[in-house]
Amino acid sequence: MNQSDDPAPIPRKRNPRGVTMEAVGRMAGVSQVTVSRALSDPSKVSPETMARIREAIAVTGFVPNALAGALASRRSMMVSALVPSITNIVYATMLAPFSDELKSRGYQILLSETGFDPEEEAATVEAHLSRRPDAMLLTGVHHAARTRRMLLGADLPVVEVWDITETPIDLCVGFSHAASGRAVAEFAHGAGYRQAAGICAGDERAQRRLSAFAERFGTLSGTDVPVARTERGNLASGRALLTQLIDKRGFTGGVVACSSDVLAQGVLIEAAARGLSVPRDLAVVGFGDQELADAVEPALTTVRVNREALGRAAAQALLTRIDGATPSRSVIDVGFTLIRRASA
Amino acid sequence: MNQSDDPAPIPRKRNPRGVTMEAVGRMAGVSQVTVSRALSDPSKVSPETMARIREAIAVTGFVPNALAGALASRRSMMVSALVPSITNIVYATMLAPFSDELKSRGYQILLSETGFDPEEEAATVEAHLSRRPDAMLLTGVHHAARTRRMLLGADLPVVEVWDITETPIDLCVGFSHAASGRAVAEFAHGAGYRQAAGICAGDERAQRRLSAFAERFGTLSGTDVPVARTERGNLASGRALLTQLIDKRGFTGGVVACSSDVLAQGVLIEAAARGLSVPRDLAVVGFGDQELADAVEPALTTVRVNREALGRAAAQALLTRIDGATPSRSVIDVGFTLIRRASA
DNA sequence: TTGTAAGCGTTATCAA
DNA sequence: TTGATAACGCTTACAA
Repeated sequence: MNQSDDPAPIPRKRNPRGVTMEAVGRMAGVSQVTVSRALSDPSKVSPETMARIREAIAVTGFVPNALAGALASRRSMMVSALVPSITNIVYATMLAPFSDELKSRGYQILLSETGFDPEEEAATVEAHLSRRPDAMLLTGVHHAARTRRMLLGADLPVVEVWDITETPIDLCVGFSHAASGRAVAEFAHGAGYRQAAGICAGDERAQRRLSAFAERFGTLSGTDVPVARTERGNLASGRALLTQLIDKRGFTGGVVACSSDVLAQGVLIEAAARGLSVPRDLAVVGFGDQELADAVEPALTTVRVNREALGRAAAQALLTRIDGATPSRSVIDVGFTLIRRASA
Repeated sequence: MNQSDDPAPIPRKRNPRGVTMEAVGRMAGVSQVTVSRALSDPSKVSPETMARIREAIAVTGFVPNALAGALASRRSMMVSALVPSITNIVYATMLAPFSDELKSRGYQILLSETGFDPEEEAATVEAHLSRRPDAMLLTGVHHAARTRRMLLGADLPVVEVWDITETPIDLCVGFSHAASGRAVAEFAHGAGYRQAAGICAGDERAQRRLSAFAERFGTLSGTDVPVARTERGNLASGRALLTQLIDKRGFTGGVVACSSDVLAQGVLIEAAARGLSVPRDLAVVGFGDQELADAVEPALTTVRVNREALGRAAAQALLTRIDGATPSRSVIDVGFTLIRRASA
């Protein structure tokens, strides 16, 4: 049995770059597993060993490969979050506490925009699932059949937010958009307004709010409630739609319900430009209670949704499921509050 | 050599769940590699085989494990993006085209907020590096020494955006904040204003813009330029700071330069509430040319930065480096444009 | 066109 | 307290 008989295969690394636990261990005089243990649970390693490993890590600049870790442990420590739009402050503000809560438990957020299209959402869900997140947040409760199927098959904690349903994929934290629209109608009618109109952005939930408003107000007042629509929910659209209501649709005053505070602010600006006094000539109600609502002139009457609490509750519900427990409730209605200020 | 002599070890899966290429292959009557090839390059597989594999994938609902793929190929197909704040529309709007451009090449974005703290940024960079992104975007050009060290050690394409430097870590796409501040000063002085004040949010780049404005305007006019500061760059702060300038710091009129359009809009609101006419009693200049700039009353004079182009250029620079090529320039100044509207 | 074998860099299991 | 060894589910040679 000499060397030529049994030539030991020379294992050759494909890529010598990249510091590994193997290298750190060599430098610290321990095996690769010990390095792994040192990082995951220092109490399982002797203090002296720990010190040498720390030293080696500092010297080499070792950064553990979380991909390998995730593959081996079947826990990626990532939570994916799918929202219609990152630039929409409404989603961004609930994401911040959601993310904070999860970060404090060591999770990172894999964030994607889905637009408002269920098919795009399905594609994004698939892309995210391929990265094996430990949980997933979806915005809204209406999804492509394929999305539901993939999610049920993947068998991971899922929370649907910003809307409510009795039949969530898994968990749900949100509120009823129709109820909020009706609440605005009842408030406005109760405040004495007898004419109303609506201004509505393109997304489906906004439309549900405004339809409910229009229907309820119509019932209460016995009048017709025109609703002007736009794709983009920005200031300029708010201005343009008020113009449209007044100049083209014969709206002569009363209350204008808007599907967002930004649209409402556009209405305020256009009203001022036309010399209309708010709320005397025209009352305005927004939605969202964004920061601006309290700062505009006159201050905006609006519907507040506690987005902070919503994001946090969604994170906590997922964490409970990740920990293998069953949340006390799988559907949480965070509700909404009508905030009366000067504009209506 | 019978069975009892050499008992074949019974390999036991740790977790029988989760469809793998192995399982798909078994169902389609091919080996695991063939499934891999079918997915990465269908032309290398016979049409009949392809059909059977597709069928098996559909039946099983197989979703490839990108973690395993990344580990084996050393390409994660993820690009990480670090911005100070997701809720800040300025960063969000450059992220959208950045993300689009990369998505079209199959990359996903791993997004994190870093706040405005270099140490928090360093921690986030480390967390991201552990996921082995193929490239990274950082906001700003001032980073902790540790951040630079990690990034240079990781040897990946890095682009720093939204500011400019002669000595980038790798690539840089941005503009000079000081130059934009000076440009506003020169415009305002040239337009005939002889008194000025500044309103400035807490972040370092905003301060650089306003300092440059104050210094330049001071030099041109020979007057002192008071600058009011706030942590939060929202509407309410804009209103409060105008109040502060007028009531406490003796500002009697002229031009007010603001570090963002939102602050400027707050100034417009407060001015209107005080019965001041803009630009007659008070001229206002914003920064950013956000959507609202064109929709407020009066329309806002502001500094436009082509955030869309910036995000796209950053993505393209990274893609060039990922492809192993050398970008023609490692520093790209996208500049800025002063947009004159009615407010100044 | 397909398959075999050897990694990728960790964690989990079991033994020492 | 430590280490050897076998996964984890892919991709990349290389061979057939």
